[in-house]
This record gives sequence, structure tokens and C-alpha cells, in this order.
Amino acid sequence: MKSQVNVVIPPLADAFTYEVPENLSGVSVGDLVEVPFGKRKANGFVVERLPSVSKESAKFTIKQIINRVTNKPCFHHSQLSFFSWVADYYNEPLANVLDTAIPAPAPQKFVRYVSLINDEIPARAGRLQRALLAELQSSNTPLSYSNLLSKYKGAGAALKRLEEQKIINIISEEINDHYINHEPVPSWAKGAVCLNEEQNKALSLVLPKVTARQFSPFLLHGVTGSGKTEIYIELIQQAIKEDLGALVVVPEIALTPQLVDRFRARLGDNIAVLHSGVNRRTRWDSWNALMEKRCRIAIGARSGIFAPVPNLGLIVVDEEHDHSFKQSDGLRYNARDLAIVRARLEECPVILGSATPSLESYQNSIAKKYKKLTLSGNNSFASRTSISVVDLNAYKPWEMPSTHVSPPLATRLKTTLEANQQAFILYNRRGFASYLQDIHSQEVLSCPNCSVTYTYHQRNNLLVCHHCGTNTPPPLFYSTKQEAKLAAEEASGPTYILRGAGTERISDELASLFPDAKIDRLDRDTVQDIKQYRETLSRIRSGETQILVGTQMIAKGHDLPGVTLVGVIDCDVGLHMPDFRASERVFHLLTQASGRAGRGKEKGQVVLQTRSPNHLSISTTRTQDYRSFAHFELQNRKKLGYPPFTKLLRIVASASQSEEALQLLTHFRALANDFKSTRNLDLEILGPVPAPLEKLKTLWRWHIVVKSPSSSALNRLVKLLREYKSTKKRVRVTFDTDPQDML
DNA sequence: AGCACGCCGACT
DNA sequence: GTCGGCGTGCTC
Repeated sequence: MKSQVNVVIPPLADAFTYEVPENLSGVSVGDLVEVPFGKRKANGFVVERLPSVSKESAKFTIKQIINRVTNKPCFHHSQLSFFSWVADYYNEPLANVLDTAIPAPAPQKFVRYVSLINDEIPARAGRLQRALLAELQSSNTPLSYSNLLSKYKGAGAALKRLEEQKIINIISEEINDHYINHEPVPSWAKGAVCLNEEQNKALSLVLPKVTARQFSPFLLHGVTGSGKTEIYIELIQQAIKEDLGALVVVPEIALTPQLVDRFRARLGDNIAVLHSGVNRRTRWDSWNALMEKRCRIAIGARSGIFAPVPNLGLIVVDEEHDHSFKQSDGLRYNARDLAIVRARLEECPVILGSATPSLESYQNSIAKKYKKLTLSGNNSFASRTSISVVDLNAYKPWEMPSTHVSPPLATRLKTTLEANQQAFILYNRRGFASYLQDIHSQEVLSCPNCSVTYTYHQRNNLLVCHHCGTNTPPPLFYSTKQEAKLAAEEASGPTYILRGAGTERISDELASLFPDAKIDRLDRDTVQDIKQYRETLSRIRSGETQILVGTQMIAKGHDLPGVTLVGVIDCDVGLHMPDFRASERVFHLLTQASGRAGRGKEKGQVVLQTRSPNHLSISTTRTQDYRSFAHFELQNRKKLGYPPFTKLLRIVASASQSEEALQLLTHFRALANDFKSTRNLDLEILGPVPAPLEKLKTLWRWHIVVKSPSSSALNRLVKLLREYKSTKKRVRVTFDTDPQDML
């Protein structure tokens, strides 16, 4: 009897029924299959085996699956409830969730070995055959086919003949262990671990939950260097002992070889690493090793939350405050939030760890939804690092050693360099100048496709749009007002002057202040991929770089003992963004950056330059007072009805004709109002208004923001509005559940 | 997402 | 007369 299965095909929402042909009777849930689909072929995931063959429906004839794309399933049946939850919560087709979660299959790879099965040398054997047999006889293990081929010219035919004569055996073996790291674990990562009292206490609260296989969420609030990683490792060891798996999710940028080495040193090769720098083959092997329990620990970036670890004993989300856990296109999921959901479904403990917890998680710990664990590190960081705030309002321009470096920062840089120590200089803006402005008309040069100004980049002498990448050579411009005024007297027309700054400019200023220092830069312009990023960091580690200038990329949790000074050129960057999370972001950034100072033997120093020294984000960074920051900011959020006290839904419509986008959203607004009053729901509907980035890549954008204490009310609203989505094809609509930013 | 169908304007 | 623009609808 032929069986039937339901198949979902990205990006479609419906499931389609297919018949399983007899030669593919092994097809089961989790398989990726090729199916005939209309007049073409498509790939889809088998999500259901139908209990009995449904009676032939008149609506369509059921077609047969053509083939399996992979020879084993891509996910476990037990993962489906999680995938379905995700699909429902974010209102995306299940097929798209699977498409996002599951890595692209890599073709199978085989290695061939040749072994001797008969010692007799056939009389008719030629010189080549005899040579090959001699080589095989002298070896007591099978030899690599490809090695023989490269060593003996034309060996292929000879080996084939010998195989036919049953003198030798050629065996194929699948290679699927690319996930294993063969590099030796560096010695610094090894060494005995001794947990302090605080760590032991935290451990003792989580361990029983691992053993009991019980859902319980923890917030591990541990300052920089307080030993969070050691706790994770201890817990994972316990999980492994009990034959359970473990899943660790960290921000891509924090997933360094150093971090992985620390895990490897203690947990051996039982680890699959998943991040964007891993090639397709290795990623696929890792996925399958986890599927088949050859490997029990997954450590990955955002999409690692989907890793197929059976019998989960623990989920860890490190640096849980990080915004990169939210995917900002396609399936807009948040890996940190999904960690909680998955832990609940799998019934295991989950730890969210951070030195600066997100206000969402912190509020959950106050509300006793999460159990709070605290590592104060015995205040080692606080006592070893001094943070000072420099009020830029107190200096006249001519008192500044350079435009953006204040006297206190310059002094500390000088002593740091003299002591042969290293400095991080944070300026969270790329490029050389933020914009070019005409001194007569005040006109600012901006991108033709987006509603943002062009940024001037000196390295390639181009005006660049940071949103769509458009670039163009700059017109004639001047660096200072004096120059510009002088030039304006001689010529008519616009006279452009550079305004604002970026890391490129800061790097320049430092080079003229400290001509002998080795200065490096770390931002999206200098590192295009993970490899370059790591190279830049290793130049710091080796001591080659003395001053590293960079954007927020330099703030992530690396342990760089030589860095004793962290300077922030302008803390106010990002403070006045039209976003209710601006204060929180700045606080996180400043605190994380401060944490880079003094991780080694020497005492650390942090210099925060600002024009608003009394701003909460800056004053609490100086006093290292997370608690005060969180409580003040939570009060604000409560007053204004923002998360964590409400849930948000953001609806963005974009179109080449601005009015069309607005029209659709006006219609949506009416539908939402209707929905609200007929169902008597607590929804606050804001907009439509132009999105803060009103024009992006030639499209005009409008948005609606809906606030509600009930996420299910928002979810139902999206389901209702999606029905209408298809009516206007010229307008693109995206629904963002729990948006991280409003741009 | 593809791919086809079908209905209107502009041209070898 | 056709060619081709894209709006609409369907795919087991």
C-alpha cells in the first residue's frame, strides 16, 4: 500500500500532499524531497505522514515524490513542535522556518581506500600493476585511492582491472566528520579550574534542574571577568554525564576561537561550532553529527538556537542583551526569546548570561519569572578599573590636543603608550566625516535612494550611503571653516565643508598626536568577514597594535590582557536616536566597552568623553551601577508603556509611490481599529507615520506601531491583516513581532 | 517563489 | 494585426 505525506515548500504557507512511491518507502518526517510542483519541480520538507490514504479529492490529483534530496532526515520529528511554535508566533509559513533553521545540504563526500584481498600476483600483470601490488603488500593498512592515483600515472585503469580480478578491494567511505577540529587545544585554555564561592552557589542552583530535566529559566548577571563561562562548562559537563545534550548560543562576534578553545579544553571534541564563518560542508556535517548524537554539544550564533540537539539538558544564551540575537529580515526571530520557548518545550533549564542584562530579562527576574544568579566577581573589576567622565563642554576648541581628543584622554594615551600597554578608542561611527554641507545654503549631500546623508570615506575618497551602498566621488570640499570661507570669496556656487566625524578621522587625529604609535582600525570598512576580524584581534593580542580605533565592534567580550585604557570619543553617539531603546543601547555599549580595560595584571582606566555628563546612561556607566540604570529606565518604560511592560508589533509598508504605502496602512489602521473594538482588545495603535528612515533603497516607507499587554492579541491582529496583504502587490508589507529597532 | 493566463497599450 | 507590460491565480 502506498502512503501519503504532507510536504511544505518554501516560501509557501500551505502543505501539499504527495504519494510516496515504493522505491522511496523510507521517506519520513524531516526529509527534504524533490516534488513535481505545477509545471516545475520544487524542494520541500516532509512534515507529516498521513495516517491513511485520503479518498481521492476531486480538486486535484495527488502526485508522487520524485526523490529525496538528502539520504537522511534534516530534522527530528520531535523538533516540529518548536518549529511550529516559531512559525505561529512570528506569523511565517512553517516552510520558511525550516528554510531558515536548516543549513543547506552539502553533497555527500567519499574517500576511497584500496586493500589487498589476494596475495597472488597474476601472471599477466603489467609493470604498473606489479608496482601497485608491491606498494599494497608493503603496507598493512588500506591505502588511499587518490594518493595511489597521484603517485602512479594512469593507475585508475590498473586498479579497476585488479578489482575485477578480485585481487584488491576498493571501498568507499563517507566523510562526514568535518565538524571535528583537529587543531590541538592551546595550553593557555587548559589548566585546573577552581570555582569561587559565588560560582559554586550559582552552580548549585542550576545543577539539580539539569538532573531533574526541569524547565527553569535563570538570569546570570555576572560582571566582566566574573567567570560565567566556567559555570556554563561545569553544567554542560554534568549534562553530558547524564547523557543529555547542550546548546550554547552567543553573538556571532563573540564566537571567537579563544572561546571555543576554552570549551574544547574541558569538553573535548564533543562540540559542533555553527556560525557564518563555517563553510557549507562543515556546517552540514555539524548538523548531522548533532542529529545522530555523534556530537552532543552545539555552540553557535543566532541560528544555533535551531540546532538538532536531542535530549537537551541545558540551553545557554551568553551576552543575552545583544541585539544581534534578533534577525532583522526574513523570519524576524529573536534567538534569546526562542531559547526560553525551546527550553520550556524540551523541559530543561536555560541560562541567560550577561554583564548588562537586557531590561526585558531583568524585569523577568524582578517578576520572579527568571531566577536571578549574581556574580559580583568580588568587585574585582570595579576595584581594578577607574572610570572617569570628561565633560567636553568644559574645553574650548583651542584647548583640545586635536578636534576629538581631550587633554585628559591625550595624557592617558601618552602614559599608556609609554608603559607599553594598549588602548581601545571607541567611536561608534564609520567613515571620515558624517556629511558634507554647503556653507551658503546649508544644503547637505544625501543619497538619492535613501533619506540619509552621504558619509565621506577618505580611504577611497568617496561619498558612501551606509544603507544602500551607493557611492559617488565627492565635489570639491574643505576641511575647515576658514579654508571654506577663503575659497568662497574667490568662487561662486556651493562651497562644501566636512562635518561630523568617524573612526577614519579619529584614527587620523591619533596618528598625528602619536606619530610613532601603531594604530589599527576595526569597523565594517576594515573587516569584511570573520577572518579579517580575527586577524585584527590577533594583532592586538600579539602586541603588534598599540591603539585600536573602532566602532561598537571593539566592545564585545574578548579577553585582551594588554589593553589597559579604553577611551570613548563621544558617548552621545546614538543617545538621541528616535528609539525608546537608545539609552539602553548606549549604556550597554559603554559598559561593555569599559569592560575591555584592565583584564590583565595592570589596572584599567576608562575615559568617557561626553557633552551630557549627567545623562543616566553615562553617569551609571561611570559608577558601574547597573541596578540604578535598570530601575530608572524601567520606570521610564513603564510610564511610556514600552517593553518590557508591553509587547510591540511594527508594520512597515514600502513602495516606490509613497501614497500607495500610506493608503495600505490607512486601511490596515481601520481594520485594526475595527478588530480592537469588536473584540474589545487592549491595543494602542500608533500611526501610520513615515518610518524614521523614510526612504530606503528607492522605496518610501511608512509604519504603524501597535502596543499591547497581550502578545496573542497582536498575533491575532497580524493574522487578520495578512489576509489583506496580497491585495496590493506594489506595496511590500512586513510584520515585525517584538521589533528591536524602529528604523 | 515561479509560472501561465489574460487583458490592455504601442509598434516591427 | 502581434509583442509584451504586469495584475491575478494556482501549485498536491
